[in-house]
Amino acid sequence: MNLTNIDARIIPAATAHGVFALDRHLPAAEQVYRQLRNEIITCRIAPNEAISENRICGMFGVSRSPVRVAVTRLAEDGLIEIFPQRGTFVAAIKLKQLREAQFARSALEVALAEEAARHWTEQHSDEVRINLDQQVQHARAGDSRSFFLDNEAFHQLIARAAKLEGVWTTVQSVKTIWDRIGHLANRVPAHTLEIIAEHKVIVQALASQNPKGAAAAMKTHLRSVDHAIARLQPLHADYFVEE
Amino acid sequence: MNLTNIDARIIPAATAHGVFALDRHLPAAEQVYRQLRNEIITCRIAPNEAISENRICGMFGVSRSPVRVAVTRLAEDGLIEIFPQRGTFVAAIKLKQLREAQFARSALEVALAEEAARHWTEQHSDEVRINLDQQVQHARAGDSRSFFLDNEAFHQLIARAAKLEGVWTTVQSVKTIWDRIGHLANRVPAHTLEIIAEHKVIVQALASQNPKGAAAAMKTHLRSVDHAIARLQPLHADYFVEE
DNA sequence: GTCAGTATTCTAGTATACAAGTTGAAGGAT
DNA sequence: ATCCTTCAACTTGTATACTAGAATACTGAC
Repeated sequence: MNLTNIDARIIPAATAHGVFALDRHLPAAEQVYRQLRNEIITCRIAPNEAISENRICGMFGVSRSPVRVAVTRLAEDGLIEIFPQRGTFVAAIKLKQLREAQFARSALEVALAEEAARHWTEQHSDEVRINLDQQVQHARAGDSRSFFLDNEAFHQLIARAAKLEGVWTTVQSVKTIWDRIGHLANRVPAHTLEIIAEHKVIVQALASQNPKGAAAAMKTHLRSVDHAIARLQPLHADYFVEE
Repeated sequence: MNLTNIDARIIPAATAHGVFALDRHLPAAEQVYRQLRNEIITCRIAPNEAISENRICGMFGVSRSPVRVAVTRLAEDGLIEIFPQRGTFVAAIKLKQLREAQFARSALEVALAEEAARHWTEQHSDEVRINLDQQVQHARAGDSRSFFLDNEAFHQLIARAAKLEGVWTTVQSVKTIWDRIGHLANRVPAHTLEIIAEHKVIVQALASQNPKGAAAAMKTHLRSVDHAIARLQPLHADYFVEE
């Protein structure tokens, strides 16, 4: 993207939730979708909060057409719920859905780790080493946003090593619901260091091309996130519902 | 993509794909989506075929607004591809995507079968027995549409037995790409009887509450679908692309 | 004060009009 | 004949207007 003369294309919009700027050369719907999704996942727009399409129009300075596209997509992601003629609301975090997402993610990523070990090369080791370094760096700096991205890159790298990168997009859609509480959990430094330690165990198994070992390490790693819920749920009880 | 002979593929809606009647009391967008999705999955609208929003408007007798919602959803399902200011086309079946979907589906359903065996009850056995009877009945009658639904119900029942019914929706979205060729494959009677036999092996393991056995049986079952591609691909070579 | 009925004002769904961009063929110049 | 320019006919993206239904607040009767 050309960053030289963006100024003319930027349209600012002051809002209750912040200031959003849109690049008029890119599809508005896509940008609105990404922004809203980010706001919801990071809980800056809280669960159960009402969303008005017209208000969003004002926030971004666009008409309802692109806003509706974005809102429809978010509804399909399960992040918001639309009640015709009544209103649209940010979905609460459903505990049953969390369990199901956890199950699905574990099944997919354990299988990916197993397959990745079969195709692991020295080049993958090099790549993952750089990634792990960044994880440590960002964790120590308390940069939870960057750590989140590092974490994503780590798991995606494993999918790529398995020559099944497309499966990662499936994992992403499944774990969307987890990201909402993940952003909160990553604020705890002890937790991030724990995660990094588990990542290193996985890498060790991958590097020694041990499929079963990698699968087991991944299973352990993903099981530990369960504890995150147990810790967070009482802190934000109003965000969660059973079903 | 070759855009030079698009004109040859543009066919008046009324003669090519019929005119669809809509229930005006239900949301138009949802109905358009379901109809179009069905047409694409059953290959009545062939891969690479051009889709014009305006033409669809004519087919259903609605404006572009609900059509756009439907088209956008189909694009997210990966069934169609939108090229801004150029056109919208039914996506070709990507072999790499098929492999990835197969991997993901297998990982999910094997894990589901394993979990289902742990929670299997006599009532589940009763339900699945009725379902298997219908499979045999519809297979013998050559009713591929009903057999497809039976098959879906069978796998969904296993997810429900695992107390993880929500995971089934993930499986569904992943296997959408498979359904497109599945509808063709189910026309072969020998193939359906083979599938039923494999289903029975799975049920046996589930009924004896044998998690590892159920997982293995499911794995075998889902692996056999690979053969379906090998058989179908040469018959519809123009529907497939590597990536 | 209480309650029924009504009106206003929200909402999402749909229809229509316009804007921006691409394609491919027609037509003239070389 | 070949190349270049131009233009008309599409395409999707966006903006606006209108419809129908639901919730709420208000008004009037009792």
